[in-house]
Amino acid sequence: MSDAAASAETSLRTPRERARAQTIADIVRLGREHLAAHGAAALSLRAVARDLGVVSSAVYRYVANRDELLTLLLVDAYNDLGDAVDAAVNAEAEHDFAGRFGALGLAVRGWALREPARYGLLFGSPVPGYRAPASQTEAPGTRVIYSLVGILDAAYRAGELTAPPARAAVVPSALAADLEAIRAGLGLAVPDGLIANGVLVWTSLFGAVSFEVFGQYGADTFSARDQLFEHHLAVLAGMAGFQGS
Amino acid sequence: MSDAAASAETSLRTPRERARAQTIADIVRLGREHLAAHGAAALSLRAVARDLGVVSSAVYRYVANRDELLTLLLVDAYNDLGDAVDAAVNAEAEHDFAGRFGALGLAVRGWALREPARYGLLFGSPVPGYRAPASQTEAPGTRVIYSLVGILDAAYRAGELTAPPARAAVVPSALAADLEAIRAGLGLAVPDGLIANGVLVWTSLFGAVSFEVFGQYGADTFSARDQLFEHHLAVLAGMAGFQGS
DNA sequence: GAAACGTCAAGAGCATTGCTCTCAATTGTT
DNA sequence: AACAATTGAGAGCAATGCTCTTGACGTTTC
Repeated sequence: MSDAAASAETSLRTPRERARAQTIADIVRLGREHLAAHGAAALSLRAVARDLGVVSSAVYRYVANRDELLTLLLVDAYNDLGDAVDAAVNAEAEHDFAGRFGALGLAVRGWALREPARYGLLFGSPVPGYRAPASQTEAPGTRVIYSLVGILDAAYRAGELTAPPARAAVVPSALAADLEAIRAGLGLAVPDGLIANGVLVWTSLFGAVSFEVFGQYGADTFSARDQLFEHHLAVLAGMAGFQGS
Repeated sequence: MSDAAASAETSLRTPRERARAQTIADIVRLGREHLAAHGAAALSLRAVARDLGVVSSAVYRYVANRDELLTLLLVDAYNDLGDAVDAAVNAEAEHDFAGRFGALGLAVRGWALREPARYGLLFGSPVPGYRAPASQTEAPGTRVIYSLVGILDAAYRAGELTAPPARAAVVPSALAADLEAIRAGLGLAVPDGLIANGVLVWTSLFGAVSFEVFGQYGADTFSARDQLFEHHLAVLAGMAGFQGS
């Protein structure tokens, strides 16, 4: 897989490499379809092989094992979500920070409802026995939070974010150290209280989406789910520091 | 299983019924251990049978299939969580509504960190191919939200909950109809804006817990997770309408 | 051009799973 | 004691992940 990735970045010299990369791409595509149809835990290499028109053992030439296919699908899904979020955010005016924040939230929700199984793979219970290799998943897996942090930091620098009420701005020392490390690592200007609130905005956004995707609301408790989410986004914007229009 | 449940409630007359109930209890206990050890998707009736010291087909005398065992474990976990939450809430003074709210949040998080696999079964991605029967899971599955709603409603009636800022209090009509149905169904006094905020508090609480349990925070981004969660709880209390102390 | 090498798909095979069926033994009741 | 209900054992079917060997194919090199 690292070979394939490397050659994919260096333009696939030989026909063999091209054929191999194409086969791997087909496997990932079929795996994505099975994931969407039956969920992560039911992902079967044999079924992928059948759809590929090949005997089961043949796919092991291209993918070491089931876990590696899961990793490929994980990265694929993270990037798909990241692309959707980036596109939605960049469709808003560069200095309309509140607009960008709302677009990010709607993009996450829209993608999750469109791709519930892939969303579950990323943000649901971990697949038993599978441990995602950080080296491959960290970069794509942090795209959304980095985008959110970027929006909030830019808004703060533009003076459009007001500090949270005093109560929420008081941060105990050990937590303050964590936040300071984050601020230093990402070169942020945002103060502690707003970072801590931003983390809650982040987890709350995914909490609201997860409840909807995973069916935690009853079947018929909410019929106006779009409006409910828009309302939640407005409250979260206030929590992040944006002032109401 | 409905037979066993019925007889369990009516004091288990015959010795056969007692033996049967005991065997089912053992199966659930072993299933719980396997769940904690290997996750929901890896739950195996054969493995449970092995631990029970019995051939695989024998367990089908007590449990119709794997899905039914999952349902038993689901109900078991919901009730365990509900018991933990009730105990924590009732340990606070009856009229210390903010204290009860905080206790509820800490109880959920504590239980989730203690029982990550069972938490994942309840609030993670749905097990593929399994559909929880609402008739059995609805009552235990709503204990936490009903407890939360009860606290907020009591606090409101006591005048300790202040309405959210005007912006967040404006609720579009379709959503207002949903909220009205909830208010009528549960006999609540809380106004629309606060109910809508309460829903967000609910989802945000579980969003924060899920991020921690499912490892969405990096391995070493936050070392002071207790303090982070306490801070989040304080912000959520404000969102629910509690005034800062 | 032919030989050596690397790559690939097929098939058999092992251990695992959920679940069904039949048969024998045990147990409780009449 | 005889009967009937309940239970466990075992075989069996269709799947799964994964490994190994075998034979065929393509590419590179001499």
